[in-house]
Order: sequence, then structure tokens, then C-alpha cells
Amino acid sequence: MSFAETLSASQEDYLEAIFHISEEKKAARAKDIAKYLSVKASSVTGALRILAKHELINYAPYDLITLTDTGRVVAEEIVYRHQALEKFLVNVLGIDQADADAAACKMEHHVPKAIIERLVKYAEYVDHCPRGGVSWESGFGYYCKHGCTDKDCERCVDDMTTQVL
Amino acid sequence: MSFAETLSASQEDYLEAIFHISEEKKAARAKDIAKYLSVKASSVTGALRILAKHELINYAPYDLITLTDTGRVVAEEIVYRHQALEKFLVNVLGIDQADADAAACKMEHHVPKAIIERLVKYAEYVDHCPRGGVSWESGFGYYCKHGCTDKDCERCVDDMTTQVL
DNA sequence: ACAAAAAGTAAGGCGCGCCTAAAAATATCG
DNA sequence: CGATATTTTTAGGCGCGCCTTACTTTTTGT
Repeated sequence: MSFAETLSASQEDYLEAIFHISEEKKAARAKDIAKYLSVKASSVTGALRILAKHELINYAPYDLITLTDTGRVVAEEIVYRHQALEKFLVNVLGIDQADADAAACKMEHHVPKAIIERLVKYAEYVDHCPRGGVSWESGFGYYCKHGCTDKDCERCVDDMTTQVL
Repeated sequence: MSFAETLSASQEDYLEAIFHISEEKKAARAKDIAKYLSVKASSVTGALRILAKHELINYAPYDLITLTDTGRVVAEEIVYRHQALEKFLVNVLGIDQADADAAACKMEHHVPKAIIERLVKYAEYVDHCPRGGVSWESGFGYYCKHGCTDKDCERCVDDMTTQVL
């Protein structure tokens, strides 16, 4: 939390990678991280030292890498942002799952926390009260393909010129 | 368009700045750009040369800076992304105008084009067909503050524990 | 027209984040 | 156990984007 602000985007990526790898294997090795992030192993070392300096990971040369308690909190916060974003893209905007994941990766470091919270609320609203919200299925998807099909829609009358693009 | 992919985030910022300054003053000077981006004047020179190399601006030492036709197209594309994002944040998510602008600045370089298009469509849908969409006024704002107030909402029964936060 | 002020440029430095190549530590196997 | 393979680290380099300092060019005021 207090550390999250001082981490660069790539450092967040490293922490996130360690979190995910640790979930599967109990501990991460430099090689796993390199592979996960499509980076050379030598690039990992420097990043690990930085994260260790922030006390986010337990790290000793040639040893296994684990998250500290603080590190886990920060990592979970990062993962949360990613998932919230992805969920929004899929459930509200109807983005394809794979595209949404890729987009979330790109965006996650640059969306202010307040926006993430609002996104979550919105997705929750749409999901929770579909009668009020606009899910992909309940109208937006159709609109996306066919535009407004309401013959009596008074907006359409004025908008015929500016319509679509 | 074809150039937009090869511009770094900061180069996009420079182009965007030139675009906005040009709108007010017909032409931009390095000093204006520096001020606009909170960067030293000397930092501007390098950026200008790069943009000039890409033929996005007309640039000669000690002369006024203007956009080329190509440059204007690219700049408008960048501005479009910014505005689409901002509009979405304000009109759909109900983010405060100033916050939305700041957030859009941070995000605009990192949101894939396909997502922007979808965002635009969604905002358009909400705006165009408020009866179907969820604008801030038509329900989401209220939900944001009070949660689901529908006594008969079957979702709420299960969700009482996970409700709000 | 000619100093003074303003605007622009050049050169060199710094941090970041990645790379390659090579050395060092560790793991594995006959 | 020792040779070999694997993993990790070090060392050095590169591009980007910003900075500062010092310099050149242009504009301006009297």
C-alpha cells in the first residue's frame, strides 16, 4: 500500500509474477520469473534486489524467492487491479477474454486506484442488478452490432448525420 | 495512424501539446511546450527533432512550430483517445471532471485502440439510449451511494455478506 | 545599431530497464 | 567423487527521456 506508490510499472510486474508463480510452486526461481515476463534471467537479478530492498520479497543470492507479508499484501493489491480491470472489460464491455487479459496487463499500472474502485462498483452494479444495468447480453452487445433499432427513438432522428462514423 | 504505433508515450504527449497550443495561438514555440508539459525547454529540442524526422511537425530552428497534415491526423487521433476516455469516465462512471482529465492523461497511452472503440460505443449507447443504458444519473450514481435498494431483489438476499465494503 | 534579454541548441550526466557475454555457484549423474 | 549441465550473478553496454550547464542565435529597447 504505502510501497505500491513507489514501485515502477516493471517492478509491479515482477512482484505480480512472483505472486502467481508462488501460487503454483510455493516459491519462485529467477528462471521462472524470466520466462513469465519474457525477459532474460540477468535482468531479473537487479529487479529482485530492488524488491528485496523494499522488503517485499525474501531474497538471498542463489536461494528461493518468496514474498514477505508486506509483499503479499502489495502483490494482492496489484492482482486485484488486474482482475477488476479484466472483469470490467469482459462483463461490461464484452471484450474477448484473451484480449481483455492482454489489455489489462497494459493498463493496470496506469489506472488510478479511484478509477479502479469505480469500475468495480459499476461492474458489480451491472452484474448485481441486470434489470437496471447494461450487460453485454442485455442490450449493449446488440447495440454494438446494429445500432439503435428503436424506430421511435427521438435521438436517432437528430443524430442521423453524426451517427456511427 | 501508421506513425502512431512508433511514437513513445512522451512523444505522443509532445504532439498532443503542440496540437492544443496550436489551437489557441496558431503556432507553438518551444517554451510553450516546455511549460505545457512541465519540462525544461532544453528537453523539448530533442523531441521536436524526432517529431520532425517523422514529418509530423514543421520545424526549423528559431522558427514557429506547426503540425504537418500527417501530424495533425496523428495528433487528432491521440486527442480523440484522450477525450473518449475522459468522456467515458465522466458520463458513465460519474468521475469528477478534473479527476477524469488527470486519469485520462495517465491512461491514454496504454489503452489499446480496440478498447477505446468499445468505450466510445458504450458511452454512446448510454448517452443515446438512456432508457437502456446506465448513466450516472439513471441509477448507477444512486447505487454507488446506497447500494441496491430493491427490497425484492433476489440477488441481495444472498449477497448481504459481500455487500458494499 | 548595439548591448541586454530572451529563446534555442549542444554536450554531458543520470536513472531506468533491458540486453549479451562470461564467470561463479549449484545441481545432477555416471 | 568429479565431470558436466544448469542456474544465477556479475560486468559492461545501449537506448530512452529527462536533467543541468554553457554556448549561440534572435529579438528588443533606447
